[in-house]
Amino acid sequence: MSAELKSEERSLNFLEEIIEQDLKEGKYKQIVTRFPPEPNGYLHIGHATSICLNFGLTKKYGGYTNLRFDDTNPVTEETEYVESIKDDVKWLGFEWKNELYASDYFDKLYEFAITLIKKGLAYVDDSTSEEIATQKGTPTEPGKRNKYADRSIEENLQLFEEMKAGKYKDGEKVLRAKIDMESPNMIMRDPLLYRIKHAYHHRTADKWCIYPMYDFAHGQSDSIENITHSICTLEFVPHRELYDWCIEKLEIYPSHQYEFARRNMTYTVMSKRKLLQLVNEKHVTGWDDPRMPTISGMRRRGYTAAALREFCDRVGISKRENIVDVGLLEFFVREDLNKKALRRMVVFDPLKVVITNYAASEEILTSENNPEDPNSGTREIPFSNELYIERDDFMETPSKKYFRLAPGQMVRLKSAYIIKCENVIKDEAGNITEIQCTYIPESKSGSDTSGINVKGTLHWVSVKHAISAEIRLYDRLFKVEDPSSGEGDFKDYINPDSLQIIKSVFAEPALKNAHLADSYQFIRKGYFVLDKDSSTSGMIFNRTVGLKDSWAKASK
RNA sequence: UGGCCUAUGGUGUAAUGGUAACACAACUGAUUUUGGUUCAGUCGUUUAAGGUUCGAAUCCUUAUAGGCCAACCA
Repeated sequence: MSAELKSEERSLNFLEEIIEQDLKEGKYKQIVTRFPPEPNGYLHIGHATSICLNFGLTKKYGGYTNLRFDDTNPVTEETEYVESIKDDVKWLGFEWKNELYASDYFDKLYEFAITLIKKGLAYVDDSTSEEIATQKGTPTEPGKRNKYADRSIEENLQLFEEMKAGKYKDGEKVLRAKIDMESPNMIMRDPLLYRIKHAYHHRTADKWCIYPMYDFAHGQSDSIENITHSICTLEFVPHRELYDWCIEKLEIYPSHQYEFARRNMTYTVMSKRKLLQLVNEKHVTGWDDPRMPTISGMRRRGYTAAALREFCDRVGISKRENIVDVGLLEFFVREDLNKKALRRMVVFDPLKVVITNYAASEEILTSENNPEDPNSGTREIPFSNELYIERDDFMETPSKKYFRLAPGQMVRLKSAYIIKCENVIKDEAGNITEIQCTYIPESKSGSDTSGINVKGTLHWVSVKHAISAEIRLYDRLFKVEDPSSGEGDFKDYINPDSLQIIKSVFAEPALKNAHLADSYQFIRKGYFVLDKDSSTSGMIFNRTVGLKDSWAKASK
C-alpha cells in the first residue's frame, strides 16, 4: 500500500507523458506495445528494462503487449533462444497477449515490397555490397545513384519474383527503396529492403530464400499489429525517418516509434555479441552463468524477479547515455531478500570451540527463521560442547574495536549462550587449532538472566551435527567499471577471481531441506541460493550477494 | 568536413518559466542476540558564455563535451 502511494507520487517519464497526452486527446482507445527481441541470444538486464517498460506501460494505461520475435535473419537465430526468451519474460512476471514472429508476416511483407515496386519506389540492384557501400557516399559526401535504379517497374517485378524463386545466389541481387541518395540521413540513401539468403529459417524452414531487412520488417510488423507506441533504443533514432516513410508509402496503420537510452551497468558488458563471445570462449560456463548480466544468469545467482522489476522501475528511463552502478541493483536484491530469505548458520572457515563446562552432551535450541518476518516461524538447532565458529571471528591480539572472540573476552553465540574464551590451543607450528571456552548457563537465548551484555554475536555450528555443502562465491566479472570503453579488448579486463569455490563448508542441519530457488541468508555471510548443479550427493550454494559489511570497511 | 540525439551531486533519475529534489553510494550517530535490518542526521548538483523574462535547470543562440549514422545485423 505504501508502495502504491510511492508510485503515485513518482513523476512521469517522458513516455508516460506522451501516452497520457495521446490518451487525453483521444488519439487511442487503448495502447498497444510490443517487446521485439531477436532470438539470437539470451536476454540481459537491459532487455529487462525494455520488458518492464513495455509491459508496465500497458498495465498502467490499459491495453496489451505482444511478444514478437524479430526473426528476419535466419543465420543467427535459433529456437533455443526463443525458448529462453519466453522463459525469462514469464519469470519476470509478465504475460504477453500474443506470441508473434516477424516471420509470420513474410508473405505480407513480400506483398508490401511489390506495392513499393509498383509505385516506382523500389528497385532491384545487381551491385555488390562493396559497390553499394561506395555509392552510398559518406556522412559528409552525398551518395550517387547507379544505373539499376532506372529499371522499369516490369523488370523490377520480374527480377524480384526471380529472387524469390531462388534463381540467384546470395548477394547477387538486392531490393532497395528508391528514396534519396543525397539525404543527410545515411539510412535514407536507398536502403536495402530484401536480401538473398539461401538459409534454413527456424520457423519457415526453406520456404524463403529472400529475407526482409530490419527496416522493412519492424515498422510494418508494428503496423500489422496496430502497435500504438513502438519503443526502442536510441541507436534507432535515424531509422525513424525510414520507419515513417514505409508506413506512409504503404498507406498502412501508422504506428509510431519512440526511443530511450539503453541501460548500461558497471563491471559488465551488455552487448549480445560480447556475451556470446564470453560463452563461446568459455570465460563463463554458459548464458546462465551466475556472473552473467543475463536474466537467466541473475535468476540462477538468486536475484529475484521482484528485485529486478523494482530496479527497472526505480532507476527509470531517459534519453541520455548512462551507466548505472551495479551496486544499485544489489541494493534492490538485498532489500527484497532481507524480507524473504530464511536465516541459516553456515561456517565457511572453521575454528573449533570446545565448551569445557558444558555438562550435557547436547540440546536442541530454537531460532527464528527470519526476524524481519514474524510469520516465517522458527527452526531447531542442535547445540553441543564442540562447535565450529568462523576462523576470523577469533583474534589472539584483538584491535580495540574488535567485538568478536579473543582471550578473556565474551561473545554471544547466536540463539544460544554467551561464552568466554579461556584458553587457546596451538599446534607445534603455532597455528591455532582450538579455542577452549566456558559458557554462562543462565545466558540462554530467550531466557537470559545473566545480566551480561556483549557487543558481538557469532554464528556457529555443532561439529557432530554439521552437514556439508559446496559454496560458490561470485564477484564482478570485470575488473573495471566500463570494460567496453577501455583501450584494447574488453576481455583484457576480465576479473580472474570472479569465482571462488569453497568445496566444503559446515552448515546447520536445517539446511538439508533446501529447495531450488529458495533464498537463504547465511547469517553474517550473505544471501545464498541452491544451484541447479546440486545433486543428491552434494548441495551447492551460489552467493547471490553479500551482506553490507561496515566492519570490513572500517577494519581496512 | 554532414545530419541527428543528449548534457542536473560520485551514480541513476525528478523538478514541464516560480524555493533544485528523490534513491543509491559516502560519512556521523542511535538501536540491534546478524558489525545485517531499522531510525535520525551530514555531505554534495544545473557543461560554458551570451540572450529573452519581474523571474531560466527549463525557452533562444553559440560554444564545448559525449553518443549515434557510411552491416546484404537488429
